[in-house]
Amino acid sequence: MLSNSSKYALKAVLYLALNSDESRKILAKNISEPINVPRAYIAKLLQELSRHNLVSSTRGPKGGFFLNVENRAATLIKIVDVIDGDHRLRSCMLSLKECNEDHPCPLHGLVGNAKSNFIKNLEKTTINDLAIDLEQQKSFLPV
Amino acid sequence: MLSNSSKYALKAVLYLALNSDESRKILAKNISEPINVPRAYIAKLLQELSRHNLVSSTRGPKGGFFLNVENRAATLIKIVDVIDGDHRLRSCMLSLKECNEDHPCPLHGLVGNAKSNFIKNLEKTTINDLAIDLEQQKSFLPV
DNA sequence: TCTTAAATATGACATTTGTCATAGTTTAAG
DNA sequence: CTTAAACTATGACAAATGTCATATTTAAGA
Repeated sequence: MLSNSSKYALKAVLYLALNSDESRKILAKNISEPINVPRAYIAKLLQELSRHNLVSSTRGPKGGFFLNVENRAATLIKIVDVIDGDHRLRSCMLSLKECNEDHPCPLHGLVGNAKSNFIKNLEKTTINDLAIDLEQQKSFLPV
Repeated sequence: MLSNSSKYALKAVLYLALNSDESRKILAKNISEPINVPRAYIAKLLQELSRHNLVSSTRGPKGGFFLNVENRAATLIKIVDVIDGDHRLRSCMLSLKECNEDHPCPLHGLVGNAKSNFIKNLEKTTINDLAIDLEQQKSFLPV
């Protein structure tokens, strides 16, 4: 449903949401360890997100990654679409070209509206929303 | 969520459910075309299913693949588990080790019980159930 | 201005998944 | 009992995904 890469990306962004701001930038190598993702790999993903303005960064001494207000207001779906493309998440359970409510594939009913609900949630939930949940211990990230 | 392989396997088994029985066996190469999956690839998947008694086969002249009564009563989850293993489908949205209702990952709420419902449906729906849907045109398989 | 610390770009490498071909084995039929 | 038709086993190859290393660019501070 989600690739490993977008899972990693989401974890990294959430970590930044909790621990960074413009005056508290974080090095790629210092994100890698707490979210348990290889250093060079998470760097690559963050670069991709940075190119799409989903995370902020500055280079040079005192540089690093962080989330600004705009980044925090972005919805989760943007991260997934940048990393996975928009097809993976939305294709039918049997990858049929023509599968919809009126012309469902055999598995369609088994999934019900579960999947479209999930996508809608990704579309309306922001990074900030999830960060608040984490801060209030309504959800948990570690290992 | 499901690998390509298990999608193919499901399509092949459904095709057999609709078009085969002990006296109407079907050659691997004659399954390949209607479900639009490469011949040698579907053969390999059917062999795996055959080894696990999820499809029936006989070799030699007049041989081929077919579904017996027992095969038709098997639930969908068995096919998915044989092809994908049992981890892929059941792992958490962020692949966290410890993620459950009491200790949810940040995405847990976005999926809700959608996923567990889907799995339950796979566990209780049989090949035969889906075949009936198809025959009654409640669902559709082709391209 | 020079040095150094950091992101960035690029691309090599590994692993997994998906695809295909070949040779071997079984069995019905004559 | 021979032949040929089919599945079966094995493994090679390709593509996608995931992992890592190196060289380049940028910017802060002395």
